[in-house]
Amino acid sequence: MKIVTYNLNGVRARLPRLIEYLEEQKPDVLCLQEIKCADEAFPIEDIKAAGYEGVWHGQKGFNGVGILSPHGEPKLRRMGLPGDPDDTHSRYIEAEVGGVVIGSIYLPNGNPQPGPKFDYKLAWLERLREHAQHLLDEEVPVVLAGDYNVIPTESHDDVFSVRAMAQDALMQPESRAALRRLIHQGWTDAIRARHPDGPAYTFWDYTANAWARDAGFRIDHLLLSPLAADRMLDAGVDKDYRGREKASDHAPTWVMLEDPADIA
DNA sequence: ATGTCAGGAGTTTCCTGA
Repeated sequence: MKIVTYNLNGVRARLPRLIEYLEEQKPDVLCLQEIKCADEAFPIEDIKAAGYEGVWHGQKGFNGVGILSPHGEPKLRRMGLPGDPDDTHSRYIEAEVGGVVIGSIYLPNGNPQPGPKFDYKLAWLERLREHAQHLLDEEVPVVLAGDYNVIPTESHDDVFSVRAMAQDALMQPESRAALRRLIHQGWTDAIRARHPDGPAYTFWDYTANAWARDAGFRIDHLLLSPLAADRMLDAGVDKDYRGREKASDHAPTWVMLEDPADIA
């Protein structure tokens, strides 16, 4: 069961890349972020033509998340993260596929910091931690997959240059501490569990020739609950998709779980 | 440090967000 997270940076602009990915990699679950369209503009017919169904939570112009699967429509559990009724951003959707609870996350970027956007990011991380605890309490397999917009460590394996990113919201000590508090509830960072050493970048900026210089960092994560972690077979980054024509600035990042009985 | 995308408004080019 291949579960993927892919920040598309615009589902309509990236439709050829998305369909190509579905056809080439045949993921069992694809979590999308930054679809950047209203609900009614989501290209579900093209996705259905490729053999997938989906649930999504869009927003005109910005943000927007979704979950796709070829094993029937994901069973929607919730749209939006609890804890702030005034939060209008579409950044969280949760559904079940084949007995696995899937969360698709687009965490706030938080730049510039300090400022209200950074405060919103930290508050969102805290809300995510509270919701994640409830998911752990269910004692079911859960995968929280998405663009966390947090670089977990200052290791060169996670970031090309600590100095270049020192003022960025993605690498502030408060951001990293909040992600650690979440993980320490009992989640497994799939990429680092499978690849303890070595660069595992998932994002390369469009500017400053970042892709050619391999000036990337690791911000797309798959956190596994204990019952999901027990089933992990492999994890990785489909890096070559970042180098294709009209690519997103993120690469698809994935985990392979041992199949449950009810998915062929 | 540098400087590229996507989408929206609303009219052909600038704004925001990343």
